[in-house]
Amino acid sequence: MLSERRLEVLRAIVQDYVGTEEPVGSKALTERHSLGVSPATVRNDMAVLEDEGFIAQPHTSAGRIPTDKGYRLFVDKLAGVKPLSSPERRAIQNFLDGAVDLDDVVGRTVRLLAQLTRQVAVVQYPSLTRSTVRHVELLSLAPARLMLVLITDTGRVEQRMIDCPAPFGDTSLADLRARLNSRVVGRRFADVPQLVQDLPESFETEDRGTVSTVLSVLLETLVEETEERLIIGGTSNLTRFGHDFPVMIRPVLEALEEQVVLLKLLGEATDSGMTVRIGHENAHEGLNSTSVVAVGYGSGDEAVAKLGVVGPTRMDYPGTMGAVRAVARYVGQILAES
Amino acid sequence: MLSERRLEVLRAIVQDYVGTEEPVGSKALTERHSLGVSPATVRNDMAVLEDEGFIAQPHTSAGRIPTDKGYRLFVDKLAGVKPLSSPERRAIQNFLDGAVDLDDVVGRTVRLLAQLTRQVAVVQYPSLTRSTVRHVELLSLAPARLMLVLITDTGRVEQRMIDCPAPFGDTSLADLRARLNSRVVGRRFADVPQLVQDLPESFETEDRGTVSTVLSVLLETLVEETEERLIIGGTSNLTRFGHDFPVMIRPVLEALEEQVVLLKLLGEATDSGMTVRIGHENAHEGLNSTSVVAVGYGSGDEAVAKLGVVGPTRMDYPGTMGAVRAVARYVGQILAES
DNA sequence: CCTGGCACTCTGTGCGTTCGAGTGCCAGCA
DNA sequence: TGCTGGCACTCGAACGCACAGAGTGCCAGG
Repeated sequence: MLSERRLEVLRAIVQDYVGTEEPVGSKALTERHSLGVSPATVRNDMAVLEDEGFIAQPHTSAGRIPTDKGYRLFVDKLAGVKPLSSPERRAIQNFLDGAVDLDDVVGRTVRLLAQLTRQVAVVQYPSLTRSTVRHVELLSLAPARLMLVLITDTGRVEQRMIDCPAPFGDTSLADLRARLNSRVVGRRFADVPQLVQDLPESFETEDRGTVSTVLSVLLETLVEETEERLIIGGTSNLTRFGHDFPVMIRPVLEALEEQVVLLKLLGEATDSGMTVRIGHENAHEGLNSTSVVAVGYGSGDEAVAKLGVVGPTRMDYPGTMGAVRAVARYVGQILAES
Repeated sequence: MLSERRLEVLRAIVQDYVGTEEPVGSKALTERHSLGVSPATVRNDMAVLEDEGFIAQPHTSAGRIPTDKGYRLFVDKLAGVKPLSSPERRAIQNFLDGAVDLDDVVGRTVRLLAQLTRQVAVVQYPSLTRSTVRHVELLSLAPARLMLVLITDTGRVEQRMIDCPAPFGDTSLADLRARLNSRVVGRRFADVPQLVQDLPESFETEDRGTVSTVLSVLLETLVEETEERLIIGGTSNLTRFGHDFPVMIRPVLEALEEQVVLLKLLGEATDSGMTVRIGHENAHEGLNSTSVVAVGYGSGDEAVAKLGVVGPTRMDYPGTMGAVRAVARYVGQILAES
């Protein structure tokens, strides 16, 4: 196990490197932090830290920079989550309070998060499978054409067109609408399939085809949309990556364009609590020099989706984690109110 | 006016520069194009073209590169629109045909366009004000809470929550729904305000407040959403910008994040036909080194929205214009079918 | 176990040289 | 008048080289 002072040295290295973006040497360290020891001692400590793989030097005769493993130790043991200042908290609240609908909430959130952390923000739309049904609506657009509208407790709305096998009367429609709603309103989307399973049987033979069609579209929608939507923002912050940003930015931009990659990224985050993935801990190769800070958010106790930021491994972890957590909480509140 | 040969020289310069990304000299020009004259003659022509402001040299003793004005002349007089190859056409059709709803169509379009042109693609959602109403739905979520759902002929759906001043009976609701639809279905959104103006008067006093509220939310939605939505893709293609991409990418990414800027950009495009804005012709400063190729698309003859690409001024104009035009046509077809 | 001292190793930078692509200009020719 | 070959000139990119400075590892001494 590393001694107290060596951990302190690692912390100092991380802090300085994050601040200056330059390899940090033993002399500079003792000058900027009151460690109470001489540069020579720090050098010895550094040699140990390097042997253990927490820091590395880009070239001989250069200072040290933290490795992924070093950042990991820093995040796990050395750094807390920095709470936001109260002006920042107020700014968040003001910024989010004006939202008029779910799209707006999500849009504002992603902009806010990007601005607050000066990094790329990713926000997932509230998941369908974890939400509950607020209302199911069926509209008749033409004799044999229906529109299905699904409304969730988080305000999300999905719609689908349905071509019916046979014309469907207005009374049958009202009937189906009423029965559907009485069964599923207030229930979780995940439970819907079983809840509606036997519905067709209770209808007249001539209508059963249409009812089945409607139900299959409904179930399809649930499955399709489990493949969640998400939105990203603040990509211009990628230019803040550091001097080697021209090399780094390409794969990162490509990764960000693949929704699948991002969803997996957020999905890997544990359900509760904040997850930090550092550098090579990210499965996707293009993100090997980035860190991802993600957390779940939701209207109640349970997370309905996740949000987070993507930035260089050399990032201000305490500050970023603080901002991400705070934003997630406020968004949860907003969703609970609506 | 420039002689035929000088125009030919300009065309050759543009083509070579777009291909090689390097300033092109007189010798290389005569070797790669059969102009039938010697380098010395070409040099004289170049001097003239430079005097006229069509080309410039980055440094003395370097080759020439086209200026914005040079590209403008090239696009207006020298270049046609290059039709796509038939495999490309088939690819477009295959790619777009699988779309299930409007979101999907737009999403696929933006990916397709980015891939085809290898540039940043921008696609605007079909405008509300230019669309017609397919259906208006009112749902009662709670005694004094309604949801308004607007459906357009292009398949776009908008919804809004409404808090009523007083409880609103089911019969009143059905009544309002019916009257609303009978007045506005099939009409253009732009005409809706006048069409519903006198609706509250025909209701019982106790319901008038709610009816007015509903109408004001409806009108509000129309206004708000006139500020159109759009989606972008292919930002990783920005890394293809050229050797000075690290400098250029920042302002471009920032501009792309501002929906307002993009909307203005597309808005400037003339209603019919393709618009090309080159370099400094773009009002927004961050886009001074990019060109924008945009065109309207729609389900019928009339454009309901625009789409286009943003790329370096040094782009393959004929090819890009061909791809943009082709994609717009196919999207129009898809929308007309749905 | 810490410290000061010392030799060593690199990288980054500035400077001068060379090389070559490209130009402008001019005299000659059709 | 317009095109061509020739020629001197310019200037940026590439290369080599020396040097300063930051940082290291190691060692002997407290």
